[in-house]
Amino acid sequence: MESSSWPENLPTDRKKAVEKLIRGREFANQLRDMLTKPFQEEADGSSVSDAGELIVKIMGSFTDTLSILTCTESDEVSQLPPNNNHPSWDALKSEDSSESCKTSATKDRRGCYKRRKTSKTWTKFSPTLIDDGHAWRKYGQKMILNAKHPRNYFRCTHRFDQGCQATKQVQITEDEPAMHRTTYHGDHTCHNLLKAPQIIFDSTTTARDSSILLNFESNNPFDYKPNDPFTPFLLASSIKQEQQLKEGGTPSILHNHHQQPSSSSEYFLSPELTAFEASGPPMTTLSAGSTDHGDVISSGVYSCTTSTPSTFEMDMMVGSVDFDDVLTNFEGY
DNA sequence: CTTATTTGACCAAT
DNA sequence: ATTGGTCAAATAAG
Repeated sequence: MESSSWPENLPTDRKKAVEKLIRGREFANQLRDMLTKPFQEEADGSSVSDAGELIVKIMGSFTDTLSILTCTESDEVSQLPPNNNHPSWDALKSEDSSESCKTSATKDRRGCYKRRKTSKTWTKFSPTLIDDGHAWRKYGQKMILNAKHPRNYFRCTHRFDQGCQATKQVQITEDEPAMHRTTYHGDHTCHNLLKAPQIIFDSTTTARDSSILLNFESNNPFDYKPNDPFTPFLLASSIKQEQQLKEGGTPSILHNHHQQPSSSSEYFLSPELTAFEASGPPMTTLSAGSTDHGDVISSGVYSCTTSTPSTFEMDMMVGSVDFDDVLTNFEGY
């Protein structure tokens, strides 16, 4: 049950989720149209309430999808990033950390702990190492049964000075191409985000030429506020790199309607969009494959970076409204 | 010096 | 008994 079941067990509920999202996309498109030509609509005075309705529908779509996905996920692993209800580690501590059996100063009390079962977990895949902007400290490495690569264990550097209990495990999968599977346990309660998260390209990967990067303004990919209807978010699904495109057949899945990086403009994900670097506000980057069903990501400006034409499978559309009320709309197959 | 990583031992769960 | 997660001494890096 450990490594194999997800990510690709996709029950019929997934269809429902996709349908919900498609509807949400339609509503989002309507809203976009409404916002891009606000003056005509405003004449008849109906646009404001219409927009409000659309927002409600869009949010409902996302909410429904989230509940479908979270209810049908494996009970052991939620693929959702941390929720808004911060667990407040003090509460968790009292519950599960009878690990503090350091009472006796007996010399060798190593490994005296209880496995924490209560913290939420989620998993990300990426073809490369991802620096998520947090300071991690490696505390273990273990060969795992039937796995070619060892599993690496990290805890937050600020476990002791701030009591931050976040941990993660990183393991290279057997897949072809090899993916880095990162499983996060628990929220960060520290406030020491070092830098904008970024991709680390390791030399062993060739994914550099055809990776998709999603850049968004937030410093922290997990700092969204799901309960605030006006906090935009983006629901990302498997954005999978499908294959290299045979030369000549540039896939115009989508077109970029905008050319220059500007923090509040309209972008469409497009494989041939040339890279623009994260100048200006700190941006978060996600690589293709690092998002998964149910991932909720804070919104902002997104870009697609490919230096080689590629085709991508995006089996779910994603959409979002950013803080400037500019619609960011991704589409895909 | 301080701080981070490596690595075998230890422990809980299975 | 086996496996996975953690600890902590030894070691490396800064």
